Amino acid sequence: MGDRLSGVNDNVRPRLLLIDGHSMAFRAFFALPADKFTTSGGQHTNAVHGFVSMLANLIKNEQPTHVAVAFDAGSTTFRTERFPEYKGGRDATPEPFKGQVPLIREVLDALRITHYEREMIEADDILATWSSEAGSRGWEVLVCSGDRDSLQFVTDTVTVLYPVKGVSELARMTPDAVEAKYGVRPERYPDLAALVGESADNIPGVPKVGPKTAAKWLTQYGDLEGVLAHADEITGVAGQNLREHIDQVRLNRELNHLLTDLDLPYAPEDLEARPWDREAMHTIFDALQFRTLRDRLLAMMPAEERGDDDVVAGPSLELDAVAPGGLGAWLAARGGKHLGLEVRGRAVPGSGDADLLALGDADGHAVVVDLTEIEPADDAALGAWLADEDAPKFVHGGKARWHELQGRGYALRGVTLDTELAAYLCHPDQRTFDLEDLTIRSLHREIGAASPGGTQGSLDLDLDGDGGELTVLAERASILVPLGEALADDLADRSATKLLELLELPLADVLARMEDTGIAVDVDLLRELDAEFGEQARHAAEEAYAVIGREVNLGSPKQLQEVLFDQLDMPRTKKIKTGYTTDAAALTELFAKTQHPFLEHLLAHRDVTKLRQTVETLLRYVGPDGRIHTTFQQTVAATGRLSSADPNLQNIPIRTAAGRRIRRAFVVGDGYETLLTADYSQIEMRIMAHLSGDEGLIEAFRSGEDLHNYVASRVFGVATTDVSPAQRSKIKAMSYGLAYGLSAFGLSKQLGIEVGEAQKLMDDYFTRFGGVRTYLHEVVEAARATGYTETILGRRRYLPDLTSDNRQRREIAERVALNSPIQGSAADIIKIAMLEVRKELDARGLRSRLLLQVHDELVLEVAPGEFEEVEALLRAAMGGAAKLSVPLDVSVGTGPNWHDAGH
DNA sequence: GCTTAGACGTA
DNA sequence: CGTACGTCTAAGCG
Repeated sequence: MGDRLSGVNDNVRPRLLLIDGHSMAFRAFFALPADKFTTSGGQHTNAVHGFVSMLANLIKNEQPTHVAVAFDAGSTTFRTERFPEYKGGRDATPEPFKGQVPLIREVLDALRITHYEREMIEADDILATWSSEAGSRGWEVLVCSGDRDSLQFVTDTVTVLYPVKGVSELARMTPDAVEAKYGVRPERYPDLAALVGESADNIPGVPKVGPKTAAKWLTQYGDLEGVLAHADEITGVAGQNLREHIDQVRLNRELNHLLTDLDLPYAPEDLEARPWDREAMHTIFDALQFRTLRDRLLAMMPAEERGDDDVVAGPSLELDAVAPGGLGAWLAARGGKHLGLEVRGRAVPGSGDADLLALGDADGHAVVVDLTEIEPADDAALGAWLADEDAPKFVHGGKARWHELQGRGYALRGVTLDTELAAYLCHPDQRTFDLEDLTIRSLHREIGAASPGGTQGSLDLDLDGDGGELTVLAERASILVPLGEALADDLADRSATKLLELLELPLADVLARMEDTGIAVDVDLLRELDAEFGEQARHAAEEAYAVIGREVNLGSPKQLQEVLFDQLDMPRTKKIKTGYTTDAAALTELFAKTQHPFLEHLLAHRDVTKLRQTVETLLRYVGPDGRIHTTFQQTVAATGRLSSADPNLQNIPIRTAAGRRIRRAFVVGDGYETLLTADYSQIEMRIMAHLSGDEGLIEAFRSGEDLHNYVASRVFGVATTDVSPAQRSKIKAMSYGLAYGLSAFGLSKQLGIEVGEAQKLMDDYFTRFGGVRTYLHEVVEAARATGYTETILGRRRYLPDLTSDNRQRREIAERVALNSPIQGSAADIIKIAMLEVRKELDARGLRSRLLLQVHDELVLEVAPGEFEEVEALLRAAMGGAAKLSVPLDVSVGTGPNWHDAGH
């Protein structure tokens, strides 16, 4: 443990840092823009950020041996009781500030810094007491406070750090500095303040007496008592005012006297700085989304402290020099035990490549292989090991490794643990799962720190000529073994082991193959569409310009706002950060009100440029094989869904006729007969029926009737044959909204009806399908109790905000809690189905293959002559993926392109 | 060159 | 004041 944070070294004079928590946090709050410091969940963090940043600077620059923070406990204190106007007239604490103080306390806890507050007492009194106690021990004391009253306890050994500008610049208030600024010694400062008053605390001073006059008097008569004793001698208006305000001045002096004799539960010795709690730091900084600040603090920790006291030092890394041809022996020596596998390369589906590969074992032995100049014997040994289902491997992001190795001609099998997938299952809401971060979090170790010889120093010999990349890669491979074991424990604690081993891990392989296969596109058709949409966009733009008499950038919301609300002075739409929205819903409403032709052209332009943009993005991604290879992201969606990126093939238009033309460009590839799509109909409603056990809803699905018709007939009390289209669509909107936590307000907005009518619709709905309401309530309450929701496969999502004091955050969490089990269970089911489809296709030796997954839909490419068998196995796999209390209905379509294969 | 906001496509 | 995503452009930052 380093001296800095280890507390008293007998030879070193203790240095105590004391901080007025509220006053500094409040300064930070006003110094930093609230909108720039907000988590994705909407929690303001500007005060926390400013405070912690200041704290980090202080610790770094001042190197205190002891640290403590005092907070104000509430608005009533012994001072307000004595003088009710004290600190009166202040504006209410701003809403965005509240709630940040508990977060600051959490950070302090993680840093193991003592913080204290007491009813009726102000932070300054606590600091004054500690300061006085420490001063009497001969310690050096630094007091960080934005309250000028603290200047009274400045001495030769007690310095006040007073914020000048924000919280980044602190003035060192020594006795000389106080005298230079106020003209009196620190011990006389409260006398001066009593005369001058303090507007911030609503303490009136003597009129016409400012710091200069007060200092002059105090110098002349010694102290406040002297001044008051000679009040009669002072001439002029100021003297007259003083005589009239003597009582107020005495009261002021009484109020600004800070207590130094409190009986506190912590003596200065108890405030010794302690090693930080890394785990807690990660937790709170993750929640606050402070990445840089966390890194800054971590960097400040002495190297010896890196591992904390409860952490065993990691085994040193031994990079084995394996002679050409010796890789097989190296592997054999590992005796079939699991190894960490890392690869360097490009993980691009369909055109990946790998140049370096590293293997690491549990004993800290590692080997790095240059794949570009590998010996045939090593190549064979490595290829066999990689492809061996029974040679266990730990990887991080195995699907990407699969693509890299595939590009070099290696098959990858036998992955028994993927640290990225494991971490995702443990923390599905986390945005990234960098190996470096996981290592710090789970093992309290840092990659790069344990390299042989230490790669930290700039003087290291770069023997491999690779900037240390080889050793880092070897270290990454090595760390996978202990990291994998740690995560396996974590998974077991969360009952997620099977989810990894039986679902996500095998699915990664299925996805890798789908990505590698890609989907064929008709490039000529895409180019045609590009040109056509481009022409239509030009036309719409010209028409729009003609209407307003000038050319603006129709793609700029800012410029559009000028046109709509300044130039054309249209009714204002919904407020957004930058003014008023120009989104499609608002523009459509504006058009209904104004019939202004500009809006028509603008909307047409929007539609067609969006389509064109989609087409152009697709064209950019067509590979040399004439196919588009998306990447399915398996660790992104917190509910357990997949997402698709580079390009996103899960948001190809389907709702409009023009949009559907794009789907025609996704075609069956050479050597295949047709595309086949299969989708689950109303899977989320079926899951809702199953999970809620609502008899009415279950019967609706078993009846074989059209779901929305059936539900509408029950809600409106008419025969299924008499349900009007309007009734059906209302019910449809209501049913789908339920799973999202839709409110009567939201429903009314969507249907364009009164809130009262929407409320009645909801009431009628729940009269008939009460089990649904009960279920939705229970889901939220259960999640509040356990801290997480669960899908049918036990996939969890943690929702700490369910118990938040912040209503908005809490309500968002409640809607998430409603939706996650439903959306997540649907994701579970289709994932099971994909595994089954793949298994059956392989088992039967069929050439047909999975291409895409779009949440409730699978797209396959069917080889000649296999259609009937594939359709049957697909229906069986999808329909049998889960045993629910309602049937899983699958509808299948086929055709030469995605549009025609759809339904 | 980077990030953010607004907009909009899908389930 | 309905969930889950990805990606484009414009605009502001350095």
